[in-house]
Amino acid sequence: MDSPPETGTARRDSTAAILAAAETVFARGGFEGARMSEIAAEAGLPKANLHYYFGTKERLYRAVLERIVTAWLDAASDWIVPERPPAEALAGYVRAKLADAQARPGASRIFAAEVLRGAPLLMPFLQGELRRRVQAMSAVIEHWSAHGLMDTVHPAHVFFCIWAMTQTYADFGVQVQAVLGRDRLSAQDMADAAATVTALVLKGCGVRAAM
Amino acid sequence: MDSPPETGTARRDSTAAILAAAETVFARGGFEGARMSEIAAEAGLPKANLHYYFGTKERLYRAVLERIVTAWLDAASDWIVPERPPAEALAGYVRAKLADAQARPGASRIFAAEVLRGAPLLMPFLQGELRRRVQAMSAVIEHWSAHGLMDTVHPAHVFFCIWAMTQTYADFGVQVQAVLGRDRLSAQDMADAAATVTALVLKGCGVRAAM
DNA sequence: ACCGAATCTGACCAGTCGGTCAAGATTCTG
DNA sequence: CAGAATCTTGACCGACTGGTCAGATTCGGT
Repeated sequence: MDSPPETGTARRDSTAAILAAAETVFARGGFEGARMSEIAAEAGLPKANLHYYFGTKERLYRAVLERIVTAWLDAASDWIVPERPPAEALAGYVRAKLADAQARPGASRIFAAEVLRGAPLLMPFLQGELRRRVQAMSAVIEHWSAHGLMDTVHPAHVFFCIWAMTQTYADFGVQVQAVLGRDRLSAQDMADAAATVTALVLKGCGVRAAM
Repeated sequence: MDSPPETGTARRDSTAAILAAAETVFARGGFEGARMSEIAAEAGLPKANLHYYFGTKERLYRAVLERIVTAWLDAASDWIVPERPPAEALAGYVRAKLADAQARPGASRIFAAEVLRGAPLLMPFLQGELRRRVQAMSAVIEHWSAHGLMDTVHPAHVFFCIWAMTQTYADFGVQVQAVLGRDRLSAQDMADAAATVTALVLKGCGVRAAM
């Protein structure tokens, strides 16, 4: 994944506008569902401009994905450190993930759609960086378990479950709305969601209440 | 959603073959990512044949969706009945959902992709039948809580979480594989997954162990 | 002010896709 | 077995999409 060479400010402005528009458009319909002309319209630029900066639709899509993944790695995962009591750490992690899902639902959906396709472009990331992060966080979980601060669990699966639950409120938001009979999720709904997910994780892992 | 009129056996054979092929092809790439020619090749029939039976791509897609949704409603949800002890009921429900996700990952992915798109075709189902089912199951949960058999929870959110966790093993299977460093999920992996999800749900909801 | 590089853009193109159609093959029915 | 109804199919088509390109415009340095 390579970004175009750095130069003038016009380049930065245009690429930023294009990337933002692309994220919006790719968020509904994924790669195949998006139209270059639609992205161009969303960005308020002629279509040829997108090709000037990104060459092909796939390169633009890769750039959007890279941006999402980078933003993701920068956040959240440093809640899981051995010094912190697990109740605080896990609750914080869940809250951070849930907040992220709310703040950038489009990003979450693009990621989800890509994994659904079989993650042809994300494989290196999943098998590399993400795997290493999970291994590191798993070691912390095992440390807590060994010190009797929580039950013995399958750490990786706990993370899969946390991701699944938190992302469901972004990716499947419409389903949640429809089933609850809302036209949009209220703050109370999201508070209930946070309470439920946190409870399942903390009590589910037998985390001792902080003293 | 209407199916073609019932007549000869050729019709039944062809439509069955087409529906099966369509489920396979729609499972990767969703509606937009699928090509009618690809479905035809998968079914071993000329493309014009698909149009003879289903008219348009969208009608074929609707037929596939309807089939998935129907199969879904027929299964699983009758675990959640007040007579059963919650430990057994919830564990059974989780196991059934997980087994379904394993048995027909394609169906799960198609549903997920559709909801990701904003569920334009599933809205009536989500707001109607599914909502009613969730309300009924929520009443059972509340009944159990009121009788001190489990904690007081937000029932609907518990179901969202269960769905999220169980479906993640179908929809995000490649992510799970990649992070675990497997080339496919072993029976042991799935057993660990089941144990983790079940533990989170049962302990997370404070379900009393059956006596 | 000047010039080369960078940026922008409308017009255009070739390939692909969903869908059509008319003619032939097969099956059903009286 | 005749003829109607159903089914099958290759060839074809218009619309749309990603991508190209040459010329116009703007920008940055001197």
